[in-house]
Amino acid sequence: MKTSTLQDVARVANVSTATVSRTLSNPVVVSESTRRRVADAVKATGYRINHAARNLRTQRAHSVLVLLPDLANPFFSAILEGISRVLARQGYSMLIASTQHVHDSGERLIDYLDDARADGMIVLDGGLETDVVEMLAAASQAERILFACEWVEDANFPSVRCQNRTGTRIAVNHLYGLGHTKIAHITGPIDNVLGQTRKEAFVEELADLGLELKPEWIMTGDFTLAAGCLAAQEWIAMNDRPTAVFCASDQLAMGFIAELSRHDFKVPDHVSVMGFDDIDLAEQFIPPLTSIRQDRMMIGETAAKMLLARIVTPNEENLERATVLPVSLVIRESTSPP
Amino acid sequence: MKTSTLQDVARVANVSTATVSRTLSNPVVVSESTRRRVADAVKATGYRINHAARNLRTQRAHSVLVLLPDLANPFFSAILEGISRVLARQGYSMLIASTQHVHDSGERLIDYLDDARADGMIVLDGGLETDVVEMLAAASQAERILFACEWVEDANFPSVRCQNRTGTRIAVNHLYGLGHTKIAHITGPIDNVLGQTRKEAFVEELADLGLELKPEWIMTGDFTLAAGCLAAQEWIAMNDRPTAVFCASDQLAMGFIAELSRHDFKVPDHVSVMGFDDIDLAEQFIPPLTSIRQDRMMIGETAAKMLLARIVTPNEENLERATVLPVSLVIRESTSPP
DNA sequence: CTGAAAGCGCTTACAG
DNA sequence: CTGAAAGCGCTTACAG
Repeated sequence: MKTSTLQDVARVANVSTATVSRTLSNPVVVSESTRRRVADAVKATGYRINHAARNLRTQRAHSVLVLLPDLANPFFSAILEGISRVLARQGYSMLIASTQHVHDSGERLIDYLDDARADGMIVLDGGLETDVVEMLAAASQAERILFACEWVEDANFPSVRCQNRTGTRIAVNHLYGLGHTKIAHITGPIDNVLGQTRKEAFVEELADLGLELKPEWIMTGDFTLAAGCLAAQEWIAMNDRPTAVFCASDQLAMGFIAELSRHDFKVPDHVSVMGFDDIDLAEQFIPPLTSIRQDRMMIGETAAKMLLARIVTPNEENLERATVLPVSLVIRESTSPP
Repeated sequence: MKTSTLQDVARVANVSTATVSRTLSNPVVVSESTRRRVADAVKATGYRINHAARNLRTQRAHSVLVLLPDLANPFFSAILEGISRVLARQGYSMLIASTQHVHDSGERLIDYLDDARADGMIVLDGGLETDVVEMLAAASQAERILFACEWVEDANFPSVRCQNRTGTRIAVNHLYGLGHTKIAHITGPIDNVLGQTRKEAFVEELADLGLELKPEWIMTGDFTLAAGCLAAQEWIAMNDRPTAVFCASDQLAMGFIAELSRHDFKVPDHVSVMGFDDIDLAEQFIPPLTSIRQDRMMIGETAAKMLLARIVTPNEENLERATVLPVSLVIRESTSPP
């Protein structure tokens, strides 16, 4: 059973293909009776529009590419969910690829756009190599590239992110408010904008509060569980141990706590620990993790909406370039007075 | 700067569009010198093939839809990574949607295929409603629908899965081998094939070993952390507590352990606990979780390869219908002798 | 080995 | 309000 085409519908309804097309995409310009006849014919034939044909004709792919650094990172799932909802509502499909992947295979990112495979892309990886970023920025399609969560410092792409500085300051103040004065930080990757931003904000806030900050209290990590474990070993080896640790990600905090526990240190009894992101698991961790919550679903939805606006009405000058979404403090059991 | 077309390349190379097309897709049939001229022209014009046009002409979308029950479940990430790799290597894109989504929006799954939006789909959700399954099975495109991880009992779709029964038996024997004779099970969702299969295998294996199984030792769960917490409360309330618990998923095991810990029960001192799946976090959990490892990346790769084989050579009778991938026991610290 | 020509299934000025 | 016709950018028998 072959799928039927506009032609088939037109034949059955006894109208032209133009009329069928109009009835489907812009019914108000068609007379009531014709509309009804076409509707019947569509039902009778089981007609489904052919996306490839429409895409070719309209010069639009009706899909958006989402680029992740790593598909296996659970941090992104809620963001994808948010993106997916908004896109689906507008009849757009969501394509997924990993930046790692694209890099390995030598494929150029911009090809997705030049290719007519996607109308725009949402990049969740601020760590693209410089030459890749330059190529994207120079492309005629650059307006259709949007960064979410992470971003690229020197480029002018539209972006969505959370309050990284504010979140960090809230975290430090939570620990300070509990009575901690020796506060350490496990950073994200040093070459990552989020890692950098949160670290800078951390250093500034400690200075603002007039707190001491020994160099060894800044431990370099990379957002992973493994890095948290290593940092725990550093902490254990310190002569003057901080009583609280602010981690640049929840995974880092979990790794840190896990390793401490193996060495019989208790959280928060021996040290208060908090994370950033408030991923799903934070609540179920032992102990449940105090964290800075980002609304990841909303980040995804906002990113998708901003991008679609640019696709639908290109060259509009009054489109938003950057949106910063609020974070909030979620207090659980991994932090306590010293 | 408009992207150039085959026409442009043909003009520059002084050949017909047919020749350019052939040079690109099947170079061996073109003479050496022509090939060189075309290659130069492609470089000069910066030509990129237009996927929409090729898709329309070849009646193929060059993309595959992956359907998840829930984008936010970290269990799926490695599977997606595996699928994505294989697809990218063959020039296919990966579309993602959630079954929940599709259901809510009233969209029919089969539309993706009828639509020319995708050439096939990989379904990671065995819990589709009966009428949806029937619609899929009846479709002319049914051969291009493949289930992975989960499957539908009464339908004849090709599928990829892990050794669920064997894995369960290995788990029970690991606990039995440690000396446990009172072994409980927290099940997956009762209406889920994996939950059912693992539960049945559990019951059978206990019978084979001649072990007692009190009805209350089968606790109904649903793969989530929350269900694990609830089961922990059941366990705590029991008069005759099992000394070991086999959980149908790692998340279940983590929730179980987390709740026990809140009530000052230690794992494995008071009870041995093991999971199924060996998700990334199992290794970092406190205590590190003994589990049955599924190679999720390989499940994804295998699924993608099987599906592509069906897309490329339809109607082949000798294509594999089902593949069962091996599991293995990973012993960590959540299990010990009673 | 190469080219002329048809056609994939739509949409959209244009004319009436 | 409706239809005839062109055309989006490719691929592929067919003929030479």
